[in-house]
Amino acid sequence: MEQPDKRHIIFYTVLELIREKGFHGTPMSMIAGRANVAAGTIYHYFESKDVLLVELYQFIKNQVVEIISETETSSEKYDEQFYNLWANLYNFYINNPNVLGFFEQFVNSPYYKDELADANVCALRGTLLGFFRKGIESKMLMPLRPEILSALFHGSVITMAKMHRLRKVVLEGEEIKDVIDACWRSVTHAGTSYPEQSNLKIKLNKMEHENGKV
Amino acid sequence: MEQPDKRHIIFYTVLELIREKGFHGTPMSMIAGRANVAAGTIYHYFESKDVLLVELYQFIKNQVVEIISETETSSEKYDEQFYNLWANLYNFYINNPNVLGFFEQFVNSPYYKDELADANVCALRGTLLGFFRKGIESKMLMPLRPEILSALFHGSVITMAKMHRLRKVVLEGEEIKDVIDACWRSVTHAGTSYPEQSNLKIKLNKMEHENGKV
DNA sequence: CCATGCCGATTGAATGTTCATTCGGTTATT
DNA sequence: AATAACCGAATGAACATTCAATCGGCATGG
Repeated sequence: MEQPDKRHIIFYTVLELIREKGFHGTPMSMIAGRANVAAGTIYHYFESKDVLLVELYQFIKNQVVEIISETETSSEKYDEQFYNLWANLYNFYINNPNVLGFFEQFVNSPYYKDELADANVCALRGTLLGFFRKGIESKMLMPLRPEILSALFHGSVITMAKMHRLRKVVLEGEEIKDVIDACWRSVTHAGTSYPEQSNLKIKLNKMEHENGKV
Repeated sequence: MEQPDKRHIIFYTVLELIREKGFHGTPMSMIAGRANVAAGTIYHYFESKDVLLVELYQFIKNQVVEIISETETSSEKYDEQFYNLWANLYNFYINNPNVLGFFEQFVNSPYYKDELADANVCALRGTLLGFFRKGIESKMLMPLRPEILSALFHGSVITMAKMHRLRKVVLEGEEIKDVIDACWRSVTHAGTSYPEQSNLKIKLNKMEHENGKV
């Protein structure tokens, strides 16, 4: 109830257009057209284009934080949490293919500077770092700085998701497990065992959609 | 002699501005100003802004191709080539911090569509794939699709370089070796040994610079 | 059950600004 | 002197944003 649906329609439209046309190349008029809304209406919901983009960024980022903390607070064994986290994030990016492109452009824009100090970013980083710190302390993971392990982990998710989006590498069947194995090997001591397949709980994480229109 | 220096000055200026201001947010007038050149002069060298950006992209991409094929055709042992490749690419991105941001924005722009079929991209992909195929055939690497190994490899370079640029993780001393070890573990069978430190030949890969100006 | 007034949502033409590009003229190079 | 490099004010198109006008639902009172 809080925010009418139109806000979200605009969000999804922007996401879509930015993937198609890039960060420039999507004027407000085009957003309005695609969202079946008058130009003025957008300004009823968002102060300016800048604000729209920043709020869209936060909207998505919160969903990522959600996924991480949900998976991270489950009570599974550490290695299972690790696998689930990888797979859940991967699925999120796969199922929301517009998100990665938007993120990359946002991060490289002037908007992002203000965001760096943002509380939620810290929450995100904090949660993930905590997860890896725990792994290091329990001698499960390599004794490297948690920032490094965290980067390797998230980097491999992002990379595989990007490959998927560009249709360069689409993981099939067992391959997704193979890749997570590789990621697990990279952050653990040689010889550490892999978790039982059967315990993994992987979610789809698709954002609700449909333009309201056809 | 072929292309006067001014072309390169413009290239580096654009690279710099795009990191600062983002892909939009850098008008031609600003490029001209920063490069100490009149607006019209840019059009003496480049047909349009679009062409300028595409040519800049190709200019940088060729340097990356250069690094890869140079390292790859050296006669070291496979594992040493692997380490050198990682380190050389990492150093290139570290020493040219404007490049990654530009790449990410370019790839997510409409310009990129035309580039996908480009011969050099195929050369790049081909070379790297060949390198991993070789590793798989010699049983050195895991029997996964070379595309996957290649993605994991390049992904970890890019991720660490990005972390460096954002000052989130700056690898110090032994850490760079630790990270390459991790990457090596991820693509090899458990128990495969690491190369001798002493044989590694790592280059700096800094693009020549200086604005011509202060 | 209708009439009236209220208010947020919505519209899209109009406005002013920013920007890529042009071009007539100037300077440097041969 | 001829050609190439360079300049920067002028041009016109594209764009973000504004705003006066309309819509539509809903509450009140007759």
